[in-house]
Amino acid sequence: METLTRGELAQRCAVNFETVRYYEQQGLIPKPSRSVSNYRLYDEDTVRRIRFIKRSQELGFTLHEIKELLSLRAEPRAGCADVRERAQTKVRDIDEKIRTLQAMRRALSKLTSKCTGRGGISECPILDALEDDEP
Amino acid sequence: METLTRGELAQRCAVNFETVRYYEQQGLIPKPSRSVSNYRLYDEDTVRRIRFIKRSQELGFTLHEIKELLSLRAEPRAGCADVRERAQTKVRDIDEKIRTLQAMRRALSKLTSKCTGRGGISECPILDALEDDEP
DNA sequence: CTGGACCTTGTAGTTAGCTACAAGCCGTAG
DNA sequence: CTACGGCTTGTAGCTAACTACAAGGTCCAG
Repeated sequence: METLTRGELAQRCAVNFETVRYYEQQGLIPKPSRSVSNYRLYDEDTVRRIRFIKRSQELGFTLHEIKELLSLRAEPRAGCADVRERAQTKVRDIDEKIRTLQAMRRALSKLTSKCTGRGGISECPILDALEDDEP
Repeated sequence: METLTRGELAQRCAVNFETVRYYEQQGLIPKPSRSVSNYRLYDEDTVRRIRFIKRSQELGFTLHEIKELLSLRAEPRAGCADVRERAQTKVRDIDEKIRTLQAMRRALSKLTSKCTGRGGISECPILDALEDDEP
């Protein structure tokens, strides 16, 4: 089976060499097997996992939250109802993010369409679009 | 007209008192008017702006990017074509975020539906769902 | 007319998430 | 067999984004 060293893994995932070790320390990727000379040996699953982490970060999840997301799959021992519950909470979080992004998108599109015609941009659609929840 | 002090503003926006000053220093909110005793006096626009900043952060935008987003509306002097161009770039960024979130959402839903039936969770739909772009 | 809550500025400390050494071992091309 | 690139560990430093503190002025209830 094909394996990757730390440097190779880092390159495949477009992250810093040291970031890999940092994620290992933080428990975000499993401890890899080692070669006879104590080199870390990674597989494709870790490539996928690191990419997942990076993408999730771009979507505003913290490493702590990402760890939770990953734990949803990594605990077949956990009560099924519990995993289900936590996954549903995450789905709701994601839906909220999607809604807000869609509002932002609409606002920006409005702005660009306004811009097409002549005349300056006087109002602020982007702020307007995000008005809703308040105590 | 109704005005808010720094403490009141912070409370309305659910941010730390000092964060308001930090945002002012970073040019994310305009310098407010002052009372005779040199207290900062804010209006509703600033409440909206800070909420916008906080939401955008939750979606993975940095303060630098948020400043850019805000500048799209705040520069009627800028060439219309330029503003339009930058807004369109942001729209594409947002679309990408939405797509990734939708993939995550599908993966999590799949996981919860799997969980409904009996049997352990053996595969990893959440990682599977995010496989695509690679050099 | 005073005590406490709130404001001012300047500056220092904190947390998350990396990122970069240093000192030394491994592996292979020449 | 040695030079050099890549690996090991431990630890220190960095940036973004706050967050806290000190020393002092302001405002108002009692």
